[in-house]
Parts: sequence; C-alpha cells; structure tokens
Amino acid sequence: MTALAQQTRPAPAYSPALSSRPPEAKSSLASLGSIAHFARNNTIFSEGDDADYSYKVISGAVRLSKMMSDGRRQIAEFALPGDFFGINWLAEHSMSAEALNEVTVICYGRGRLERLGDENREIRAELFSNLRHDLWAAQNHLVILGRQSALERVASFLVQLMDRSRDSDKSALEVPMTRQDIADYLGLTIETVCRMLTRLKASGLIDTPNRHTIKVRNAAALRRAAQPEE
Amino acid sequence: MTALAQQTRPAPAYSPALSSRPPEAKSSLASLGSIAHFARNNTIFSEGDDADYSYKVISGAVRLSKMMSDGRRQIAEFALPGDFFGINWLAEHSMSAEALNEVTVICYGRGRLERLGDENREIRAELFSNLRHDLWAAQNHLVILGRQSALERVASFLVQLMDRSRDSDKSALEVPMTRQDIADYLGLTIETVCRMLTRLKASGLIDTPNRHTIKVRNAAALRRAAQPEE
DNA sequence: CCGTACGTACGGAACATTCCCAATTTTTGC
DNA sequence: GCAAAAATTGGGAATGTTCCGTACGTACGG
Repeated sequence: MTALAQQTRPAPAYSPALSSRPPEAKSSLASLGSIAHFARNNTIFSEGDDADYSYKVISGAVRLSKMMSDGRRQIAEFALPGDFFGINWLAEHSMSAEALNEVTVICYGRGRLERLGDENREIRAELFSNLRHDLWAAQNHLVILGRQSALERVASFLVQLMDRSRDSDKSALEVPMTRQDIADYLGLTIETVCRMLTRLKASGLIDTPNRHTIKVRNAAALRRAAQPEE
Repeated sequence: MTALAQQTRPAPAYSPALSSRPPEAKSSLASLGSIAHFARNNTIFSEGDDADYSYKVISGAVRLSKMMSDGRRQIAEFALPGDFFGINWLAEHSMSAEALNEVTVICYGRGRLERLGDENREIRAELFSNLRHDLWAAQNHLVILGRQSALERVASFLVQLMDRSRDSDKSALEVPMTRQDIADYLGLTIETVCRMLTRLKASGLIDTPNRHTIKVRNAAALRRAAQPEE
C-alpha cells in the first residue's frame, strides 16, 4: 500500500471563466485558452474522464499519475509552470491530474485545438513537439525506475528539478511535492526517499532548510550521484 | 552490472535496397518505403545516430533500448510485426534498435515522411497516432517498473505478448527475446525472471515447451497475477 | 494564549524481496 | 559431437520495505 488516498475531491472546482480573447489570433497557443484555478489536492481530471480539455500550467505544480486498483500509485510526471499536460488524446485521459498547491492553468478545448492544428502548421508542430517531449521524458523515466538504485533515483530527481527550474538561482530548489509524491514518482517508499535525502545531506551535496526547499550545495557531485561516469 | 554488452556489431548491414514504387502513391504509409533486412543481434541504429530513417517491422522483432554509461540497460519497447519505431524525431535517435532475430523492415526517409505529413492529413494522423501510442505504452510501462512486484512484472509481460500476438492461437506465445532481454525490459535480473517463470509454471498458469515458446494454460489467472483485482 | 489534532518527516530494528555469485544443466551453432 | 552461449537452480548478501515510535509544525477551537 503505497499511496495515501487523497480523497479531497470537492465539487468539481472547474470553472473555465472565459478570458477575453485578443483581437488577432496569434499562431501560438499562448492566447487561445481560458484561465482556471485549482486549490491544493484538487483533482483537475481523473483517469478515464473524457479528454475534453488540455492544459498549460501558468503557476503552481500538478502531478500526473496512474493508480492501480489496490491503491498503489505511480506518478508519471510533474507539470511545472510552462508545461502542457492532458494532450495525449485518446478518447479518455490515461492519467489523473491533481494540483500540488495553488495552481493556475490555461485550458484549451480539445475540438478547437484539433481544428487549429489541422489548419495551422505552427500550432501543429507545437502539439507534435509536446507529445514528443513527453515521450522522451517517459523514456528517461523508464531508465530511472528500471535500472537505478534508490540513491541514484533521488539524485536524478533533484537534478531534474534543478534543470527544469526557471529560477535564476538554480541551487535553491522549490520542491512543491511531498515526500510521498517523490516516492511515487521514483518507485520507492517515503522512508527510503527520506533516508536518501538524509544521506545526500550528510555527504554535503544538499541541504534541506525546510520541507519544500532543497539547497544544492554541490551540483557536480549531485549529477555524478545520479549518473555514475563509468 | 546488468546487461551483457552485446558487442556483436558487424559492419553496418544497412542496405536499403530500394524497392520498386507502385505507380500511384496511396494515402497510407504502406507503400512509401524501401525494404531492408537485418540479422539477429545486428544494430539498426544506435542512440545518438542521426534520425534519418523511421521503420516499420514486417517480420521478426526489434528491441529498443537505452544504455547507461556503466552498461546497465533498459529496454523501452519490443517492436513486433506491424509496429513502427524510430519516429520520435529529435535530431538524433534517443534509443538503440537491434534485431532480436531475422528482421525485415520498411524504411522511410525522414525528410520525405515530414513532407508527406505536412501535405497529407491522413498520414499526419497516422504519425501522430503512433507517437501517442508509444507514449501510452511508456506510461503503462512506468507503472510496471515503479510499482509492480517481480511476479506481477513477468505476468504483465506475458499478458502484453498475448494481447499483441497476431497468431490465431493466442495461447502459444512466440517469445523472440532472450531472458536477459525480458529482464532488461522489466527492470529485473535474469535469475529473477527465470524464477518467476518457474513459479508460474509450478502454479499451472503457463508451460515452457522451449525457450522461445510459452504456452498460456490459464489466461484469466495470468491476468489476475499481473493486475491484482483489489 | 494554550492545548489538541493532524499531516508530515525522521530514525531504528526486523523482515522480505530481489540481487549477486557461483555451479549445473540445457540449448545452439559450427 | 563439441564448444560456446543461454537458461536454470541454489545459497548468502544486500538493498529496500514494513512496522514501530518519536518529533516537528501548522491549523483549529476554546
């Protein structure tokens, strides 16, 4: 039993609140959607829901996960500001999306996006590129889950956060997810995640001033811990 | 050290041998490529190679894998007859592709496919759909690697083979890959794979008449072993 | 302001699964 | 038929899990 069942599923807080559209539709996805907000632990969509909307994160963070029938959970990805999610259109969403904290997203109607993709070469390329990126990320994730040790996994996770961070100071990582989320992302238990963080701290590679901040003290050594040279 | 370094890398046996093109180009990928053959353990392309071609398997099977610098290997997918591979175009291939046995493929030049995809809505949809399928498969794979036990993984693998089999008799599975390949696909060691197969055999769920054939005796129970009901 | 409750993080000890390191058997290729 | 490769089996070791208790911080109610 791995995941805590976060059954905080309030009345669907899903209120697209149509934004005013600018006069000229630019050939980028930036200005085509409507804004929505979600509170911490709210569900944006669930596995199996009709995939009527796709999303882009403006602020906050989202976890994308699959649940086994006995409650075991695997998180496939964390969507951070700037990331798209929910675009792998089969008829239904293949994963659940939940807000890790206060989240602001842009929602894009599916039919609309598909139509635009058909007409506009640039948007089409953008959609294709997003899908490709997700596949690329998933394949790297497979190596982590299949062939890395617990310490390597945690180090890899931190390196990923570091490389994705938009903050100018890449050494002070904001970690919006809980330890349980990290464990479910890395295929470990929460205890092991904590122990590996402790070990990295003891080795002087990181510091954990508080639960949602990790300070990287030695980025090079952290990368080495994630990907042994030979 | 998980993977055996299969350094059987002969002179690039890559000889596209242009096939005669039919007079009318049909709006499907079927007839747009050229035929190529590869012998067992030959490399079709390597991680980092320029992604000049994409492929479709006609006969035989191909493993798509990523290698860590210390030799650990993770197989992301096995391409069976009918499957495409090598279409996730970044500038370079993100994985290696090797023939598991005698393989016949159709190769598609990249530039050509891109051009066709731009012009032809149907081909574009086909490409998109393939990419989406790969992502879907990778996400399911994540759950197996992250959250399933060794027994569940092996059972899941067999169920996948069963569901993908084109043979009318889905109970006699052809298993073109070695035990090491299976281990590297499932994130296990070869020994563990053997033991789980032995256990499944002892439980009467399967039979292993020979190395490359597995007979499914109780498909329902096998599915249950792969995905516990509750 | 205090006490309580809850979510979360951390540490230790016992346990289990899976890995590692052989040795043995079976199959394959020449 | 023989050598080489692949698969299987066994036992000890280790990594990671499970179960336990504890500590910390925040939110809530009085």
